[in-house]
Amino acid sequence: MSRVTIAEVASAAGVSKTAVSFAFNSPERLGQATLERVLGVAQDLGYTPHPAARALSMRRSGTIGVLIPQRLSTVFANPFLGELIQGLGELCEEHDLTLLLVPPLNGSLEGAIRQASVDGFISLGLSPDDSALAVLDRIGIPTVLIDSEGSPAHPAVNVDDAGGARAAAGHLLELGHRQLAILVLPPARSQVHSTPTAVRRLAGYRAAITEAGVPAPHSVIAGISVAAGARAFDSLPKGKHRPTGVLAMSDMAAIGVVTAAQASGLLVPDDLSVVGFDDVPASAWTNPPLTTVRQPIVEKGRMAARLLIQSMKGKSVESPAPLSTRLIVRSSTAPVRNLDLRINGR
Amino acid sequence: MSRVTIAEVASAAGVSKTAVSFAFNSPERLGQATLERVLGVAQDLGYTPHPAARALSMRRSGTIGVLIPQRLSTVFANPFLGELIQGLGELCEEHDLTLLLVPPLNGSLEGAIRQASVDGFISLGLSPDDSALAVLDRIGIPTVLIDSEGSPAHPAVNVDDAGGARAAAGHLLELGHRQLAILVLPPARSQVHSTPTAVRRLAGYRAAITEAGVPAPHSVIAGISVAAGARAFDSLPKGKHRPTGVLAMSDMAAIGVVTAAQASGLLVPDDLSVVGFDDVPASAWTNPPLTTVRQPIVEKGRMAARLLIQSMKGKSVESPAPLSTRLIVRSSTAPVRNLDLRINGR
DNA sequence: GATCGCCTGTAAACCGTTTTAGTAAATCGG
DNA sequence: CCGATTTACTAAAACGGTTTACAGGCGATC
Repeated sequence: MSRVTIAEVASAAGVSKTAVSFAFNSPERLGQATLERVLGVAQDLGYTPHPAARALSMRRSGTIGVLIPQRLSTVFANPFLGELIQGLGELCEEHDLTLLLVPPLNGSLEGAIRQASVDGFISLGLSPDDSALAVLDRIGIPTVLIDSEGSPAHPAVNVDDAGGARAAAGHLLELGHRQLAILVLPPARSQVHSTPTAVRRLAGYRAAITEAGVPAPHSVIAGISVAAGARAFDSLPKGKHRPTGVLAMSDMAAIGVVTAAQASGLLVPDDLSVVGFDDVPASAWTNPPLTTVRQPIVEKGRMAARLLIQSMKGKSVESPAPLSTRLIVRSSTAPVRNLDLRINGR
Repeated sequence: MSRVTIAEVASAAGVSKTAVSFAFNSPERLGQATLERVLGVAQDLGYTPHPAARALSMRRSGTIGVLIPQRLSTVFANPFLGELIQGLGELCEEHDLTLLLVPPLNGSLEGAIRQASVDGFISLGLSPDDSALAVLDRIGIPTVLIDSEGSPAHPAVNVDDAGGARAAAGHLLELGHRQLAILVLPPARSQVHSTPTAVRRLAGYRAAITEAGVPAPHSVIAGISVAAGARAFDSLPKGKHRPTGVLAMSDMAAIGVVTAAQASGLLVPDDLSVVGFDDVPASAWTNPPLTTVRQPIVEKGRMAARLLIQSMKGKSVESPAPLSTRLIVRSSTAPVRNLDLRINGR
């Protein structure tokens, strides 16, 4: 019933535990004959080293943790995380690492961190003042941040959120839109602070809009799911103050407003222009294909994993320059149509 | 530099290691005064129990492993896994478990299994004769299979693949299609065997087609990515023997076919009908929205996790009845148009 | 022929927890 | 006031590996 231990193999083969350990980890330290005998006995008994024991003894577990600030049951509704993991996965494969997903355990990310037996952490979208970061510091475990403010202690991988947002807003403004709405990302964990990403994107949108001398946009918080985007559309002003363009901070939310708008009888992009953020693959197949800001998600994952692995080897690493973003114009945006709306602008 | 151990806390607080352990795990066994003192000292020192040591001692790690037969860098290209994890995640949250992703380590799933410190495994799409299953048996770790043949040893969660496939093929046949193509799922790991899922779906397609007395379909292997689907379309016969209907075993492959067909000047569904499998959320937003077979992916994950957790508690569990599948007719399928093709049928 | 070094193999310490078995003091019933 | 519980705490033994330090045998070297 219980699993086979190294001691049982040792006694069955008539050698010491050390010999068995050597057989697997330093075969060259054993004679040909004993090596084969030990390996044979181990095989017959179905011996497998206990991973926790091994991790304790070797001070390394062979896994890296991904700190997720949201619940597992919702976070994968956005393809973002899946794509990021593709990037992380590439490096993990190279280095024989597995990936542990660490979401909050009954609301507490700190508790989850303690429980996780990992050699390093990659954290997603944490505010710089999140208490989880303090815990990571205490433990002194290598950590790389994604979509956060970097600090001397922890390198951070970021993209040019503000620039991308500015380009998105600029695009709508060029098309003549004057009444805009912004779909803001919800705060990640604490109710009080938005994620650094949301802050930067919002700043980009706002900067472009105020520079153009256009009235302040209507903004509404929307989760990263399609359903949340649809709800956000429903809560937008109707009639005279109806926005003609919406800037969403995620593609999923953008798709939600597109479908909700279509369901309410509006045409996209004729009656309403929508631009997303991220450029997840699905954005290219939607109806209409989505205009959005591309960020290199997979590359972001690769880079974070690369830095973390460096850091786990003891080397000190710096935050790299933000990766660049780019506006991808597809078919969910068009020149503003309704003339009487346009004359309200300047 | 190094992390704080229980012994350091004990000596700093002037008590035994046992007392410190009690302070955290059985506070009622300590006097009020010492409890507070120990907790205070631990807090000051920033003590956190070593997860591997804890796992070794308690014989439980608080994580469950997801055995993935493909590389991490590609498997998330299909939303299937993300959705499944949503279901698993719900149960994990309830039971304070984290999720370890276990892909093959340099080609070997067996090696990855050994390295993983988990309390149970959920395995995806393994053939009944995969050697990884043998390893799981040796270790004697609770395991639940998804999309595999169940065995007395391991319960399996499945859906009615054959029925769904039959419905999909029947739908195309009813629409008058007589020249069909099938996009087969690639084998998961070994080059020789297909996954049980692929086998069952293929059987369903074939049964419906031969019962209708229609010529055998052209079949081509296509990965689960959009790009693979597009390549598959390109390899289909052109001209006179061009299929008018395609049965894909995944939505991503179906989307690939649709986009490739559109790029080559064909109209979907007018010139080509396409039906997918899975009904991932994105299928509803594509252009055109995809006709597909819905399987309850999230529920599949929930059920598998529920069974595994039962099994980890020592209860014995049975394979549940296959979950039902349902054809969702959207707009990627239409009656066959080209008359001169139809007269070749009977 | 003694010395050196290499080749095999082992005993014991160590990794950092939890848990079992037990002890001394305090409390209790009678 | 005495034996039986209860309370508060501890020493030591797991848990299952790896690693360090060392020992015996044997051929080569001088």
